[in-house]
Amino acid sequence: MATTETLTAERILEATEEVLRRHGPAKATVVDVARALGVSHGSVYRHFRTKVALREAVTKRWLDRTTRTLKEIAQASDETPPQALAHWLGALFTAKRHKAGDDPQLFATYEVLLGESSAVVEEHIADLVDQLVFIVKKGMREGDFTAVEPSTAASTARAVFDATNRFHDPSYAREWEQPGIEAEFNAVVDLVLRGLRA
Amino acid sequence: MATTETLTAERILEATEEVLRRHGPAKATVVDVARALGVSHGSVYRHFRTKVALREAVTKRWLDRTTRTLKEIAQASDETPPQALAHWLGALFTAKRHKAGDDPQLFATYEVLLGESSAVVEEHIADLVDQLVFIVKKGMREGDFTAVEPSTAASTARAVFDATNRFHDPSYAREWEQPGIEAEFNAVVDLVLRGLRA
DNA sequence: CAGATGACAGATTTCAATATCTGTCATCTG
DNA sequence: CAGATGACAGATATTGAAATCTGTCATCTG
Repeated sequence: MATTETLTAERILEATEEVLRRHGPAKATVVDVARALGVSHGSVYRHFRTKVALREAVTKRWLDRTTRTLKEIAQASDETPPQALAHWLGALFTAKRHKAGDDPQLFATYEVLLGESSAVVEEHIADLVDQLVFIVKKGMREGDFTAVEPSTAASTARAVFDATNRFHDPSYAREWEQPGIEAEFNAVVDLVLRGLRA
Repeated sequence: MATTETLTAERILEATEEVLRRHGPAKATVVDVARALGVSHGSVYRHFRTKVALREAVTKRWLDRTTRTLKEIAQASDETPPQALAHWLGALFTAKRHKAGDDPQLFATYEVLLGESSAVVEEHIADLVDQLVFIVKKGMREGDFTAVEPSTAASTARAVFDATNRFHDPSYAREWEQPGIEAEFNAVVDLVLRGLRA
């Protein structure tokens, strides 16, 4: 079980994910993580100041996986801004929906973690909204989108994010399984896109 | 404590609200309610089959108070549909925000109750969406709003409701206290209204 | 001497015994 | 006899003692 590799933050994070997957959020302890790595729990504390910090790091990693994929869509230049926006929102919804649907057990674990790590979640949201700002700005520059006072690209992007809340906030994950959800998602996206258009 | 009045469902509901206010959702028992009324708990069970049914009735009453006020706004004929829609959404937000802000303790209690009574909540949501359908239909009839295929008044109303989720779903109540929230609400309402306009 | 260890104090969780509650119903009472 | 009662069985919650965990740090080791 204990490898000879050096103990890195990365290896600890991987082991923590595994322990979370196995034991769930309530019973995953730092001692378990240390045991999984074949080291003493004191060694884990050399890399992460507290259990909370360790869990936050795991949560951040998990969220960043989604963020990275979306960034490519936001920055791709082969789509018009309205297309890119619809594409991006659809990709966000799909990504979240898969995370929730493919392994509900693990998703439930991360839901608990998300509830604990409000700062990490806020950063993640800020990150996503920034990507929206990028698309909205491009759309305004190219004349696809208009903003009426007192809207700015930032406030508009935030409004788009807020308006699609039900389709990316994990607390609605249960509703994402229901049949009509695709249509409801499309209706909101259409409404938003029409609202943005010049 | 025990009055001579007859024991009615209404009196039981009032007593239950009081017990919930005093003890909170976790510790409010049927025995407590009976005690508050000066009767045996068997008598309470004559009016409500189960504790769950009693709690659902209390929840429904609480939700219906909001619904009733909004219905007047939806059906008033002294406003154009866009005005009525903005008015209605604002009133919904304000009502919920006050419920949450004025007595956070009690609101937390009702949040628990809402989580328990999914059927009641669904009915309440259906009720609100119906009111939106009324406004949207009027707007389409009068030419203020357009719907492009495959939208219907129903799907559009639902989209409006979904898009404003963050401003009426109680799970976001904490965010309603933050400073920029009014502006964010207005940005979403503006976006939605622009999306609906012909 | 950088990095790992494990003993330790205080905080938190677990577990099993005990108490309370839910829902029913035979019995009572005005 | 309509409506209230309270004893009761099974389910759920509370409690407090024991076990485990978190975070620190003096000590050890390659």
